[in-house]
Amino acid sequence: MPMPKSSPSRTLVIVESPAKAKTIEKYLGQGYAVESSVGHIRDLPRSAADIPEKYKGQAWARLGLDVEHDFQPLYVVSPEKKQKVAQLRKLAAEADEIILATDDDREGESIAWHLYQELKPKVPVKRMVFHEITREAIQAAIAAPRQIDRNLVEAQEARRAVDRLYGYEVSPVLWRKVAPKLSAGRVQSVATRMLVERERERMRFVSATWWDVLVTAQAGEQTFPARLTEVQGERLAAGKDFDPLTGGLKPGAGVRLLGEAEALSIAGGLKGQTLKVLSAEEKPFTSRPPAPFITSTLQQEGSRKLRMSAQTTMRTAQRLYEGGYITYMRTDSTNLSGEAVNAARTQVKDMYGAAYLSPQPRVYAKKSKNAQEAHEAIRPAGSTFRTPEGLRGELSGDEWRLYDLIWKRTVASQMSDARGRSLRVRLGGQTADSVPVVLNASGRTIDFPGFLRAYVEGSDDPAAALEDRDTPLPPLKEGDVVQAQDVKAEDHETQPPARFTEASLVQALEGAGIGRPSTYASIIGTIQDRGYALKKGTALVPSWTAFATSALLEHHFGTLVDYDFTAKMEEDLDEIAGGRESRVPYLRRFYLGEDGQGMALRPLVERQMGEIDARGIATITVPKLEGSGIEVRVGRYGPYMQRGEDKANLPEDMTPDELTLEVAEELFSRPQGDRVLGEDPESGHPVLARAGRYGPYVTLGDENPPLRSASLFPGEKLEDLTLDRALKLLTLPRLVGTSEGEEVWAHNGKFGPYLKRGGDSRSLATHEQLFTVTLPEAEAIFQQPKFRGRGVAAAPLATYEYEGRTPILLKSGRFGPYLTDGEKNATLRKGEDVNTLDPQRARDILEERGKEPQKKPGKAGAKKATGTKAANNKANNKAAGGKTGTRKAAAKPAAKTTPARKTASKTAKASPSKAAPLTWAQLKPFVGVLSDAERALVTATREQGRKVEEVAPELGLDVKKAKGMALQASKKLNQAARQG
DNA sequence: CAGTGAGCGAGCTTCCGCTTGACTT
Repeated sequence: MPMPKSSPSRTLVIVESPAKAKTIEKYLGQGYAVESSVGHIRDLPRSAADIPEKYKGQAWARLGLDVEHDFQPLYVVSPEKKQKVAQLRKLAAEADEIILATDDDREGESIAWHLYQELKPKVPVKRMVFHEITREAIQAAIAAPRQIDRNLVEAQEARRAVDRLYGYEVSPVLWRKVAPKLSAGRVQSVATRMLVERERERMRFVSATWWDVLVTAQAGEQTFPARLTEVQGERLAAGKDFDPLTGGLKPGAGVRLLGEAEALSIAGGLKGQTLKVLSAEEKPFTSRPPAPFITSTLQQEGSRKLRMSAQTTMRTAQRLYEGGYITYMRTDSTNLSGEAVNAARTQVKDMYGAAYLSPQPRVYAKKSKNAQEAHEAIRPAGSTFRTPEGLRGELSGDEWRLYDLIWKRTVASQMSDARGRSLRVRLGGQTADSVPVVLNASGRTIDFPGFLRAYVEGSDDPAAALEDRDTPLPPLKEGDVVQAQDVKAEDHETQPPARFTEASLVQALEGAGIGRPSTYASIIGTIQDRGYALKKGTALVPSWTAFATSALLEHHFGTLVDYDFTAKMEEDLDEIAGGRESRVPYLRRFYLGEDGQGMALRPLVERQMGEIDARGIATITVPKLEGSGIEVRVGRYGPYMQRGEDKANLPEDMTPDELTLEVAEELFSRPQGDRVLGEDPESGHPVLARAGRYGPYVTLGDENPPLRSASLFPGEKLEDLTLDRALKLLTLPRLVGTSEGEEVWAHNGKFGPYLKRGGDSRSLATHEQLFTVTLPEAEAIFQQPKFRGRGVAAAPLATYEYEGRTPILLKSGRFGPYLTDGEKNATLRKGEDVNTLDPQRARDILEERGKEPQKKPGKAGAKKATGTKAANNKANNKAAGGKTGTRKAAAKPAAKTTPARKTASKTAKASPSKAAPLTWAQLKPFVGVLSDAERALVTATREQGRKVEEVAPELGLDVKKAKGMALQASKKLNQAARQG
């Protein structure tokens, strides 16, 4: 047993953030060591590389949850956290007691539990929580420890599981039906949908114009603006009276629409007229200061007032937090600690005087849905706030401006209400030719600014900001007269709903209880990274891909993109946290959907994989093109339009709402919407750069089909293609010469450059050789056997030699660099750099992964080895074991081995999809894996030999859809049959 | 969305939340 350390008892306290650890250590002093976990330390494996070898063969491993056994999560310490965990483990071993002091919310509880699991402490462990980092709060927390709340942890695990299952099950549907590498998730898919729905409104929007008259009225020395609102007793139409879908007046609006001529005539007739005050109403108002900052409001104001992106705001706030200038910046609580309230109130009194202090300390209620309130509001740190002025030299520009904002908002929150009066005046009169009119004027007077001295909240709407301004009216009363001094007719246009900005999207998400303070900024990053949105100025504009993705999710996974999906999930999680419901049944309902209950995600995904018509989903409804026969579709090379045979690409920078019928016609009228590079000097035909199904290419002539066409070489871009280069490409295929009585041509083909002589062909090593290869060179290449003439590319990049082992070669292949020893292959994964490989590492990689391919056929039927299976295994032994395997096989009686090996090597060599097709008799026993519709379709086509076109209507299916379904069903069947 | 000749090592993409550096340009 090790001797006890000479120091007295030692308690290890673990919190989440290093900056917090530093502060707390100061308050705790002797006997306490405070460390941080730096967030979560374990998680479900992110991808195959993170899955422990032991679980790799499991069907559920890709999800990281054993969905067949109570959704048992597979937790792994992420590589970047390994060091952290080792350090904590060491400190834990040296401590006499451990206190887990992570945040008091679902995630914090979970972090504490993971720490407990991972550190496996042998000393007493306590859990403590505090909501403010003040000496008193921490000492109180130390005095009242508790245990880890397993129910809360279960709720977190349920949340984690739902997010994983949603993300990892639905994303693959998008890869298959829309485009690879897309993603779906509980938060991002709703965020994207919000952008798309707003954009759809904009696309449907029809703008309208109306006129009114602005009068500058004079009352004594003062002038003020008044606007025409009634003519001949009828109210004039304004923005709200128009239907955004038609641009016409809403039915039953009962208003008068003023045209230009009439407005000008009234304006002319009003000049110099006398107007009488019909009524003058004055209403007092008070307004209260906004609540102290939480993450979302900080991001909003950072954007409105400082023009900072959500990310910049957070990065700057992080620096302020780490420097000890502000409290924690990721919070959803508007609560201020007692210390903060005192500090704010003292400062108000000192700087603005007692009159500006709110009589009672203000307490702000919980602001957002699903708030967890583990921290305070964002405020200046400490028990006395440092003034912005005092920090001028100490902080950088952005830091100072953000601190100033936080300071003002915090101080203002303890100041008195602003008081003032709003005034509304109605003026009556008539034009020179006796048309009776009424005008309105309104103004606001601030009598006592209160908190406005320190802080005015920003607005996203410039018009609203103007209205809010302090606009005084002269003191008018009923019966007074004023003069219409200056008169102007004005036209107005209705505006479509504004696009979301980062700030307003965060606000909308928060309003729906979606996302957390720590993720608001990254949500915006995610939807941009996936190509769902791009920024135009401050606006977030959804892409065509976003339209396709959102449509797919709305039509086929509607529940998942409901705005209240998260809200419902939160309710369930609360039940779990409260111990009234359990994680496993909840997840069962969500994922498996037993007894027809719940979301039933897995069956739904399986069904939709077969049923969703990819082409239909890629076709986007554009309201303004309806009835025109034009379809917009997202293709492999971006969005394009189609009308009959005609196609036209949509410019990359065109946003969906910019596509009107006129624009579409204009794009169609351009020759194929492609770029004309110039004219071929020899033939006089135009030369075009185009983007085709098989990539970028150039054509000679703009008709269809063109006179000639040629693909660009890899790496060449359409944008920087010149006429000279295009003409050179169009010289292909090139006649190299005549050899053995046949012409030798150099072609640029589907698989790259190659030479063709009669029926024979050879690949070329580089594209440039197409222009340079000479006849003797070509003849030499034809002398080489086929498929070995890949030139330099075929040589290994490196060779690693070993004693007692065949050398390992590093080769460059279609899928990038890979290792091979002639029997096993292993593609290098990302993170495995060619330059850092050494013989040791190369062997490790190959031995670890080279085995994998043999596992697949073996695992499905491991228990019952049928004849085919047994044969398979033998073949595998041979492939995997090299010499050993051969010896084993040879030991078997030859008569048995030979036929078995023949079949086996055939199956083993080809991948499942390439293997010889199975007969209907072989497939039929497996129709149970199909849905009803699929089964009906397959039976009709394969058993009765009928055509899909014929069967589809009977099943109530679209022909296109049915074809897709048939294909899918056949895949499923084959897969099921091969797996036994 | 153009249309030309074969045959090869697959393996991975993706979620949401909690936290900061360690990297390069």
